[in-house]
Amino acid sequence: MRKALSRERVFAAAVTLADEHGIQALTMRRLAADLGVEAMSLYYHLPDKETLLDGVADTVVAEVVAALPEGGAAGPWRDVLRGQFLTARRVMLRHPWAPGLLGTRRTIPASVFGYYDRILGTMVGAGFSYRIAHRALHAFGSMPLGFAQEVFSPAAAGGSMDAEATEAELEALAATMPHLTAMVAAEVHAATDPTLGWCDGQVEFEFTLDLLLDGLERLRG
Amino acid sequence: MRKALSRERVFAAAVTLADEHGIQALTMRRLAADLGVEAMSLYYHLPDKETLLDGVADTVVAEVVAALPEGGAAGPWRDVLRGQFLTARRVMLRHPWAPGLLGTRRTIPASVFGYYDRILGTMVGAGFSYRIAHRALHAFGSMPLGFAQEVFSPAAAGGSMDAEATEAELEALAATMPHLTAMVAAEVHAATDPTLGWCDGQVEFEFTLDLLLDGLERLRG
DNA sequence: CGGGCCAACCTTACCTCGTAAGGTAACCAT
DNA sequence: ATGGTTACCTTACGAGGTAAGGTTGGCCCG
Repeated sequence: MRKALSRERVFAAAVTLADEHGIQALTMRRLAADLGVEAMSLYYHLPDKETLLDGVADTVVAEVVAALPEGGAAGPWRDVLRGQFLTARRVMLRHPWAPGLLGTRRTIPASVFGYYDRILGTMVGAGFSYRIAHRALHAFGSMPLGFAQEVFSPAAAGGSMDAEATEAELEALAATMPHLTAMVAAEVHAATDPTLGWCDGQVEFEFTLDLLLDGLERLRG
Repeated sequence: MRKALSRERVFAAAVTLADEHGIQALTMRRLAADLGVEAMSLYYHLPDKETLLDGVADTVVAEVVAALPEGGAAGPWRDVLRGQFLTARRVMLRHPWAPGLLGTRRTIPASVFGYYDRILGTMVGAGFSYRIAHRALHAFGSMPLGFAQEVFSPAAAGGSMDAEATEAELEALAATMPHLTAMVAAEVHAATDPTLGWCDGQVEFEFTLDLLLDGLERLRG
């Protein structure tokens, strides 16, 4: 008799399946077969396939966060940040289907907040204001994770992302991610566009754009 | 009697459908119904749904390119480029499902090359080398279009993207996009990683990363 | 110790969707 | 008229998600 199923085991098997045969091979029947089980048995552990995909996305990002080097002040912020992103990319390259998956999630996977918190911690530790660090997060957002939820409202994809759910979620996560919660506290008054929550997509977009344009200007010639 | 179908009319109807009811509502039957036709009739004009989605993606990017302000030397390169990206973003915001779609294409839509050519034209006109302009393209790649094919190899998603097809395609497009072809000609010798074609994903990634880090460094304090 | 209970998994079946195979009506040229 | 072509339709199948309800083994409680 084999080990009993669990959400985590299902998610892990799904990641393996997608790694080996592509995300399109990830069907309920096939995943169940890989686990030595019938398709409907999965529904005891998850309500539907969307939830499975949410869990898979979260699992991958959690793997990224776990691989991140320790945030201890080990050198100048630039090198630390650089190392974090290169590590994140290395992990993501093991799952080439992941950016596409991330892009289809209607709600931001929980472990992404942990990822953000690590980056934020590095930046505020280096003296960046929450304002700048916040925008930097958006600028870096689509880089190693490779998804563009920063550019477009999560709500645009059909998700709710209402203030109530976000607030409850953040409250629960507050203990484990001090930087993120501090940033939200510092930034939340400055909301200008309610449809995007407290982030103004247009402003973030132009910030990143100008950051890149400034950098290029200096390289010209 | 209504107007006869055509690829273009099908693509346009698909875009409208996705705009109004979300990309998940874009099924062959429903699209056909919107066109006053049976589902299988669509297969006279396209071989399969993947081709439909390819066409839809291409249609959207073509809309972006069409909206781009004229490339006539109308001011400093920075303002021109900035205007181009902001315009692109404005169009993309009309189709919130498009970045996700772009991300699932295994082959880069043809009109993306036109988009790149416009950006390139602005940059080389401003004195940028092809080397820098090339990397800038990658850096900007996921910005308004919101897809991350720069970060990961197109081949990783399952596509072929072999040199033969690319060469033929580029040859056909050479006439209409001079800057792109010139850049390819200038850059193609420097190929280091054959699996990514003539682009080295790691190098591009670090270029963008350092561009952002440099910019942030200057904003600190 | 026996009966109830519940967690974990299975069986069956339905519906949606993509699409293969082949049909049909209008039109056109010989 | 006749054969061919174009553009669309009918039928049907198989894959995939999942609703409804069944089965089984272990555990608790009296």
